[in-house]
Amino acid sequence: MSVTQQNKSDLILYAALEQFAENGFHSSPVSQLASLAGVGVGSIYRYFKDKDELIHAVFTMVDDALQKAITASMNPELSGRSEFIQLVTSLIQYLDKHPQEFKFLEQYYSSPYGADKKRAKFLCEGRGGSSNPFVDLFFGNKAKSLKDLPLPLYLAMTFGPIIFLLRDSLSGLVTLDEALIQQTAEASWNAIKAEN
Amino acid sequence: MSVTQQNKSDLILYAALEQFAENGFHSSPVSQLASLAGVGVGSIYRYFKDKDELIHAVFTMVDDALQKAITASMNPELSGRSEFIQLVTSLIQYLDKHPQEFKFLEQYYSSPYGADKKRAKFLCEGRGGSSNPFVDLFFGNKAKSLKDLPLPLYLAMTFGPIIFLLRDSLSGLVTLDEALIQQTAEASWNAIKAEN
Amino acid sequence: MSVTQQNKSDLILYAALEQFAENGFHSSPVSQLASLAGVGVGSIYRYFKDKDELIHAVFTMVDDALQKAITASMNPELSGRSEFIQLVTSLIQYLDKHPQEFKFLEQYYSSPYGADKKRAKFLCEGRGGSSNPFVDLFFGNKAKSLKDLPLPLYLAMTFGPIIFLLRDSLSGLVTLDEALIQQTAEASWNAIKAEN
Amino acid sequence: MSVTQQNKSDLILYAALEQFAENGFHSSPVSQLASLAGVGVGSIYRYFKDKDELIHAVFTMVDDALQKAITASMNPELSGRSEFIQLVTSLIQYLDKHPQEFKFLEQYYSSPYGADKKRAKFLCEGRGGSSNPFVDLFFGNKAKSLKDLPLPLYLAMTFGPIIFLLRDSLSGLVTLDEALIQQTAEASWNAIKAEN
DNA sequence: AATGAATGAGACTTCATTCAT
DNA sequence: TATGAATGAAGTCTCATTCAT
Repeated sequence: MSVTQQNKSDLILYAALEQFAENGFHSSPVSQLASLAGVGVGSIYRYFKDKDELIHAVFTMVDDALQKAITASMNPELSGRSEFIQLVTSLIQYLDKHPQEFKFLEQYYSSPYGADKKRAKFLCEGRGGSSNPFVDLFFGNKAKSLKDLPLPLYLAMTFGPIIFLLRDSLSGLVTLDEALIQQTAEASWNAIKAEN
Repeated sequence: MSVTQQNKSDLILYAALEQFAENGFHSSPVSQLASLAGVGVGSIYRYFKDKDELIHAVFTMVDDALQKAITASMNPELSGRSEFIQLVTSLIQYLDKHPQEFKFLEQYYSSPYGADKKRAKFLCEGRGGSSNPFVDLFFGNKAKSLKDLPLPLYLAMTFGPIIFLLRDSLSGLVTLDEALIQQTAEASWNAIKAEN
Repeated sequence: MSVTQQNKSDLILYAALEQFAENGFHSSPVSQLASLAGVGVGSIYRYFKDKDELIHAVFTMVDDALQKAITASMNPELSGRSEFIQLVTSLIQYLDKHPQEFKFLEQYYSSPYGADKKRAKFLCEGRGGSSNPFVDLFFGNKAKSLKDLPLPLYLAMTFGPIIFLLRDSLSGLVTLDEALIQQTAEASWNAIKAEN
Repeated sequence: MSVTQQNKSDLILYAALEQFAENGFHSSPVSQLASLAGVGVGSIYRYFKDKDELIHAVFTMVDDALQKAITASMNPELSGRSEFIQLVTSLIQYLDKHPQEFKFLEQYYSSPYGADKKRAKFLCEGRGGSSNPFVDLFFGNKAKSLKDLPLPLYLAMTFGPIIFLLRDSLSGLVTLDEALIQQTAEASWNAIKAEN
């Protein structure tokens, strides 16, 4: 029950996330994951069939947390523009504050492991059939304030810049302060909003 | 003399590009590169000090070709908006027609190999000190039609969506026809153009 | 529990000593050491960082045993001459009975591996700062029966002939029986003793 | 005829001697020998069947030069003691001035390559059946000033200390000045001379 | 005769996975 | 249930040797 008495499986997942994010899948020997998690190598294979399954499990954990964070920041009472800016802002902030999660996702999606998940992308078409806040916004009632574009373009204009900026932030090329985040969200909105 | 009688070094580079793009650096044993290139393993080490140097050499080859393609599509007589759309269009088209190059670059930049090149990003700050067409546009005379934003944001709004869409195109989620490309370029422009 | 159930690390060390002595460092592939030791290749790397470390470990093992053998043969009650002859005799006998150790040491000292240990030479300046029986004899109270010579010359006149003879013995050119050993020890003593 | 127009075979031999002495047989790739010699790799194989044959050829060259140097320093008119000291002195001086030759010989004799030549030792039983100055001295007319010892012991007391000191000299542990050489030669003589 | 590009056997080393304890 | 010693397949790289030019 206590913090130190976590599920052994969770200990492994957190250790794996850290290692994978810092060193990449291929530079993270299972033995290293084990010692970082404070468990024996063999134990990893009790909870996960093999290294691949562990990688997918880390993805599921990270993705769930991200979905939850975004969903939590929804506010149905806001206007389309405000809600969009709010969602973008919280997504950027969450990932900027959780660089390991971001690095892991980047690596996962650009590797053979993420091939299957390509359709699901960062936030779109969340697992379990539940739609996601962004897609709701693009096609819900508030969509009348948007230009009529294909979904992939909405997604590209929304997530593309975010990912790009987060990479720069990780590299230390840019600091994602509130002003910049605000500018980013507004620019994205301008890209997809209906002409007035 | 014949077309098939290329430089052995080039044979290796092309084979490596193909393998790396399809399988990733870590799933492309040197022995496999060699047999795809139709040369002996040892020959690869005649031309490249080690696998790392080969990877960097492939990058240089791919990056040079990309730079050339973009530069060739410049047209100084166009207005800011038209030039921007033209540049974005040719970048998308080039990378969509050269998926191996795109996959390679994605992988390269998100790996330790590309760490040094982070600053230089896809097109920005091209090697050799020569500035690049996009940066010229963001800060040249035509920049008065743009909102005043920090460079990283210009770059994010321009390249972020492109990269995102190209990934979707590779996954077969979207077809980058002329209409979609035009919509993309215009949306990006709207994101960064000065309010009228 | 049984005698054959030694430390796996020792199994490897003994196998390595044998191979190195017979075939030399460069003609003893790790795979061969492994199969001679009856372990998997990977196991060697569990106990030793790399082949170099294994080589140094074999040296330490061999050198320790040699030091112990010589020290055990000391007898402080003997006169200078008698003690010298006793030490030389036991050194020759030990190395003649342990040809693999001798071959290993020869090879080790004349290779880059032994470069650091050059100063320490066969017996001189034993590790751990403790002086060695020979040096004690050259400079202790009994030294008055010796000519006044620089240390390197004492060492050369003592160990040089021993090494030379041991090589001949290994080659089968000579048999190191008691008589020859006695003659050798006396000749060495005559080389360094004070004129009467 | 000119110095630069040497036999190509000699160019290779000298380059090989240098490389082997400095880096050892196993760290001297044939390609490196070739470039040091200023010839193509293939040329080495015109003059020497393979690397082993080259190594043996270098030995022959070095050994011949050494024999010649010693023989040249003979002086039949000297007394036994004086001649011995003269021979030892010139041997030490020659090898101390030719460290590459010494290093090569050390390496050669302590490797599988020198296994066959074990009988011939440094100077003893020179090739071609010609006896050598030291052996002549040990068993010729002047031998009456010597104790009656087996040949291997004469050799051991003569060459053992020399080799030992030369190693120390190479390591920089000792400087072989005239005084030390004289002391060495005299000590060796005392080891084998007849009791007076 | 001379060259050096090309080759591939073989060396060292890593690491995912198993299994006896 | 948990462990970690043991394994060997597979990867990177070197270098002696060949052979077409």
